[in-house]
Amino acid sequence: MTPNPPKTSCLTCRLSDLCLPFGLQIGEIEALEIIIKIKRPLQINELLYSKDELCKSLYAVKSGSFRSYIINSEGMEQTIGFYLPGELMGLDALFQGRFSSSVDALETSSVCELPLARLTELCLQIPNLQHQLTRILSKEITTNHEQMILLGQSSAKVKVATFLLMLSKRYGALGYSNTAFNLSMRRHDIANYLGVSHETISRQLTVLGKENVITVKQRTVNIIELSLLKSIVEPCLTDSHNHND
Amino acid sequence: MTPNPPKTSCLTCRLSDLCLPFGLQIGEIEALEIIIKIKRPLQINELLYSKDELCKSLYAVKSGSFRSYIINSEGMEQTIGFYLPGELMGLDALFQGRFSSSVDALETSSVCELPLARLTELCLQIPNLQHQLTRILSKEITTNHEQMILLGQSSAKVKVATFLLMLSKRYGALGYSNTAFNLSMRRHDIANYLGVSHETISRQLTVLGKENVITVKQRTVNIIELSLLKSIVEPCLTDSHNHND
DNA sequence: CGTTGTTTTGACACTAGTCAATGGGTGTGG
DNA sequence: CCACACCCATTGACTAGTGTCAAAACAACG
Repeated sequence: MTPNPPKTSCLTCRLSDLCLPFGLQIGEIEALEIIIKIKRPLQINELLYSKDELCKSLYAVKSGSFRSYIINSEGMEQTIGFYLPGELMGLDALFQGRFSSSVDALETSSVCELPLARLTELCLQIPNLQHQLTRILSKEITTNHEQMILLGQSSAKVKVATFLLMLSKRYGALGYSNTAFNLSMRRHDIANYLGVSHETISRQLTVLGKENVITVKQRTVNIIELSLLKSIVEPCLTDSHNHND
Repeated sequence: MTPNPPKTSCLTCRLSDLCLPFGLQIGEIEALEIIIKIKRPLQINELLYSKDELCKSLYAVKSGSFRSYIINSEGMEQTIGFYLPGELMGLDALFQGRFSSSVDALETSSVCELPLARLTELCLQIPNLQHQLTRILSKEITTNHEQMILLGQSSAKVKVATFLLMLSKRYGALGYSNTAFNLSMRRHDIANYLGVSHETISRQLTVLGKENVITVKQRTVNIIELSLLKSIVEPCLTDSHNHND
């Protein structure tokens, strides 16, 4: 159609500071972007990959958002995480060579596909790339630890507040508003992710609304007072220096 | 003292199939073990490293066991994980270069210290080593995901049963008994790790005892019927091969 | 043998899950 | 373009499972 078909370029991608190219030299990024395959956008609910499938590629979110989940022994979906632009999906497959969770699109979304064989090869040639991949893996572990503590030690209210703050932070880092955004996932998915029932998510969002911390209308969230949200999450660090952050 | 001071050798270490050397050629293992530093054993409660400390080395458990934890904003310890022989500690530090949790010894224990600078260097020369490190990182992510689901979706009883099964499996893989072992951690640590109160751990262990699934006397655990324990964890896969229930 | 830390047990309170009913949105097909 | 169906979200009523508090038993240690 267009005379210049959209070409993937990490150099011009505004996500590159968050994504795999972070810290690479220009020449190294050029080598990386050669191996990236273009995939057609995925529609809502469309599967990117499913658990136990052979992992031939990793995927970076280019636009939209994704959800990873597994089906438990009772046949219920268990949401493991959400992915926003710039984030790498499929890292859990590097262990066995097969995906250990499924991923689907929460909205119309696109990805950069990184064929694993070529990526591995490139990592051998570009130590910086290997290093960045290792850092991303390590970061995921740290993030998981935080999530584990949230799941185990926090009340429903703190879980919901933390979830909103996490989205706020991630959207902010992407250059979007950190106080107004749409939830691309259902209450059910959030509930699953936070280890509570979807009714509890509804109720806690209502509570936060009544306390004038946020406004919620369907999937639209507005954070009225970020510092209030933070004080819910960290009751002990409250108030003193929460003017801006 | 001894004419031949104890020399670290991955080649003769019975853990090497579980540890970093897994999958390496003999020559590669020899290169790896040269960089390993010997540390004196740690006593119970002794700190291996603490959160925010600069990470100069990774550590593999040689004997004994360790606990990783952080202190939350209320000043409470939050246990993140337990480490048994052959397992690698400090992987969460590869992201920022600083440890994101603290680790202490649960009993008299020893470690193999892997200086990070030399390890990184070696990874460049030995692709297999890099690959194995990546696999271990990825495995940790998968394990964390399972833990997240356990924390979020399971009852106290399932949590405790899963915890015992997990220990059983890990001890079994080490060549120890998978039905009789000592808990090196306090109830409090288990509780923290599973996101319940320590009283709940006590109660659930008592329940499992009364149901003749296990016997517990202080830190000593005996699993009477592994299949019973499994049927608690996976209620839907139950029955077919569980004769008594 | 007292001190201290750990574990167990009981009583009670409360958070959050379950069940059920209702309302709002979106999409499809007549 | 409306009616219907379906999915999603909200709200209420009730309750089971756990947390909290308190006390006592037990073990480890000096």
